Amino acid sequence: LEKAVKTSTKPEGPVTLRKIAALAGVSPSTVSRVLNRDPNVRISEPSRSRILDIASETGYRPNRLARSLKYQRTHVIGMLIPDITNPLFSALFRSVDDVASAAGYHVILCNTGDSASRFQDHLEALSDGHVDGVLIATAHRTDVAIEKLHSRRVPYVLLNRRRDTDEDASVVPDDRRGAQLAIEHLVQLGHRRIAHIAGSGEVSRTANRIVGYRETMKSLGLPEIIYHIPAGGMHERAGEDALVQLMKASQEEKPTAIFTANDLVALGVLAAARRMGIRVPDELSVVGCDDVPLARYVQPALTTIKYPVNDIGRLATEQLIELISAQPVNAVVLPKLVLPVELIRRESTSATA
Amino acid sequence: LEKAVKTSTKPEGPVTLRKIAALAGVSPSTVSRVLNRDPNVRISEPSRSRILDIASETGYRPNRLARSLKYQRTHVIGMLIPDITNPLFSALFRSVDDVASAAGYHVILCNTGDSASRFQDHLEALSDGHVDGVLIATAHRTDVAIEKLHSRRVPYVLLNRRRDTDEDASVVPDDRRGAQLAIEHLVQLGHRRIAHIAGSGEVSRTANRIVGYRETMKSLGLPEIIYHIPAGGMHERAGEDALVQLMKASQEEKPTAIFTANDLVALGVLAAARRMGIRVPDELSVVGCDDVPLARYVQPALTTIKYPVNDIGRLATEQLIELISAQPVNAVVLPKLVLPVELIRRESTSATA
DNA sequence: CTGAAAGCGCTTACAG
DNA sequence: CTGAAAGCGCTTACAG
Repeated sequence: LEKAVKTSTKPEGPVTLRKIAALAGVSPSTVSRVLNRDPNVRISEPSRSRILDIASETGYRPNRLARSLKYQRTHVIGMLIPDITNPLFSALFRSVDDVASAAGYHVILCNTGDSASRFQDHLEALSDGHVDGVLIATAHRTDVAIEKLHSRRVPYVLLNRRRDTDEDASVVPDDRRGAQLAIEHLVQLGHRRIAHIAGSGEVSRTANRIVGYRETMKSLGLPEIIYHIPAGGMHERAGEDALVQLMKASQEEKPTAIFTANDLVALGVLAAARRMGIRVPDELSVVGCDDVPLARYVQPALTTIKYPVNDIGRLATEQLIELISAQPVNAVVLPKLVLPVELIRRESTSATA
Repeated sequence: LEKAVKTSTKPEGPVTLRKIAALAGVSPSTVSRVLNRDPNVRISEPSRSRILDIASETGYRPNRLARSLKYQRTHVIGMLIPDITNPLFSALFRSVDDVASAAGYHVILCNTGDSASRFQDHLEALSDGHVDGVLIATAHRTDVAIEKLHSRRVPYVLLNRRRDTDEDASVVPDDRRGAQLAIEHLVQLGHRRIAHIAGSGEVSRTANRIVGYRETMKSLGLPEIIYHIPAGGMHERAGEDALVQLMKASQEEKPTAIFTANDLVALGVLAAARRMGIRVPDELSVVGCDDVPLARYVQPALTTIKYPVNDIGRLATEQLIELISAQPVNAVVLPKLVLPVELIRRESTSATA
C-alpha cells in the first residue's frame, strides 16, 4: 500500500507543472502562482502547503527551457576566447564566471583557437537565442562578424581586445602604457638596444604595444628592433625562434634587452637563452607581459607588466549584465574602459655590463 | 520606395517563422518544412526559392530555445571543474570543447572552486533542462549530490576523479600505477627516504596515489613519509609549506626525494628549496604529477608522471554523447575507463650523493 | 481570487 | 502534398 502511494506521487518521466496540478487537484496556473510566490494568490492554507509538499516530494523543478522561452531570457551568457590553455584566458574566465554565477548566470565557454571560422560559427550559434549576451575576448581589429550581433540585437562586450571602431562596449588594458613602462625600466638600467618581440598587428593589444614601443624608442632616440611572430603563435616556441633570429645580428647590433608580447613568449626566450648559453639577466634582460602566475616561479623570476585580469573580467561581465537588463539596448551609452597596468620588477632584468 | 521595400522585408524584432510565412504568403508549417529540407515537401520551385530568399534576406535563424523545447534536446552540455586556473583542468576543458564542438554541442563551464555548495548549486541548475548531459571533474569519493542526476535522468560521466561506487560512468588516469612508477624511478636512483606530499584523501586521485605509494614502499621495505595538504589547497604555496615541514626532521630522517601530488605543488617545493639553499636535484630529487606544460619550462625541468589529458577529455565527451543518444539510458553499460600514465624523466631527479 | 486561454517559437502527426 | 491544430512546459493578462 505504502509503495503504491509512493509510486503515485513519483510518476515516471520528468515531473511537470501539469502533473503536480493533477496530483493536487488544482489548475496548473495556481501551481505556478504558489510556487512563484505570487503575492496576489489567495488560496486556503491547506491546499497551499499541499501543493508545496507535492512539489518537494516529487523533486519538481521548473523546466528552464520553457521558462526561458516565455521570458525571452535564458540566464546564460556566452564567452569566446582564443585558448583556455593560455593562463591569461583561464584567469579571465574565472573572474567572469565568479561574477556571472553570483548574478545567477551560467557561461558557455567557446575556444576558438584563434580561427576566424570557428569564431564565426560559435558566434552564429550563440546568437540563436540560447544566450542573453556574449563576452568576446577574441576580437580582431577589423572583425566584421561581430556586426551581426547588432542586427540580431544581442548585447555584447569586448574584453581584452577591442576593434578599431567605436561602436562596441569594451574593457581592455592599457598596453601602450605597458610598453612604455617596460622600455623606460630597461633604459633606466642602461639598455639602448632593446628589441620587441611582437605578435600579429591584427589584434589591438599587439598593435598598442608596438605603438607604445615605437613612441618611446623614438622619443629617446633609440633604434627600433622588432621581431614579428606569425599570427596565432604567441607561445613559448615562438619566443625560442625569435631569440635565435635576433641573436644572428652582428655583435654591435645584438639587443641587450627584450620586451616580449607576453609571458609565454618570454619563457621561450628564457629557455632558448639557457640553451644558447646566454645568461639572463647578466647578458640579456627580459621583460614579459601579463604577469601570469608562473612568471613568479620561473628561474629567473620574470620582470613583467601586470595585466589587471580580475578587474577586466569583472567589469566586462558587469557591463554585459547591465546591457542585458537595459530594455532598449540603444538607450545606454557603450562603456569603453581602458584599465591601468603596472611594472612588476623581478629577476630577469638588470643593469648592462 | 526602395527604402519602404527594405523595411518591409526587414521587420523590427527577431524574425520568426511566422513572419516569413506571412511575407511568403504561405503557412508556417511549410516554411519550417522547406527550411529543414523535408524530403516529403512538394512545392513549386518558385515558392520554394522565394521562401529561401526571404529567409536569407531577413537573416532568419530558427530560435534554438523553441527548437530545444520541442525536441527535448539543447545540444549543450555542462562541465564542472574545481579550478580552470589549474593548467590540468584548462587542458581538460580544451579537449572536451574540441570534441563537443565538432559534434555540434556547446559547453557550459562551471568553476566550483572545490566548494561543495557551489558544486551542488551548479549541478541543480544544470539539471533543470538547459543541458543534455554533464561532465563532472570535481567528484569526491562519496559525493551524494550526484545521485540526483539519476532521478532526473540526466546523463553524466565522471572524469579525472571518480566515486567509490560503481554506478557512474567514469574516465580516470591510473594514479596508483603513477605513484608506483615515481617511486620505482627514485629507488633505482638509490633513494630510500622518499616522502609523498599528498592531497586530501577525499578524492580518488589522491587516494589512489597514496595507495600506490604505500604498496610500493611497503613491498620494498622502505619507511613511509606522508605529508597531507589541507583540502582544496594543492597549489604552489602548499608545496612550499610542505617542504619546510619535511625538512624539520633530524638529519637521518630527512627525505632525499619527494613525490608530490601534482606539478604545481612540485613547483612550490622547487621554489622553497631554492630559498632554503637546498640544491635540486643534487641534494633533493623531486617528481611531480600530471606533466603540465610549464613542467618543461621550470628550472630544473621537472621529472613527472604524464596525465593522458587529451584522451581523458576526448573519451569522456564521446561517452557522454553516446549516453545522450542512447534512448533508454539504462540500456547501455556504464563504461569505467582507467587510462595508462607514464614517467617523464627530466632534470629534477638524480642519483643520491 | 482562481481557472481557462493564449502565447513564447518551433515541429509534426493528423485531416482535407 | 499543404494547412490547421496540437503540443513541448511554462507564465500571465483576461474573464468569471
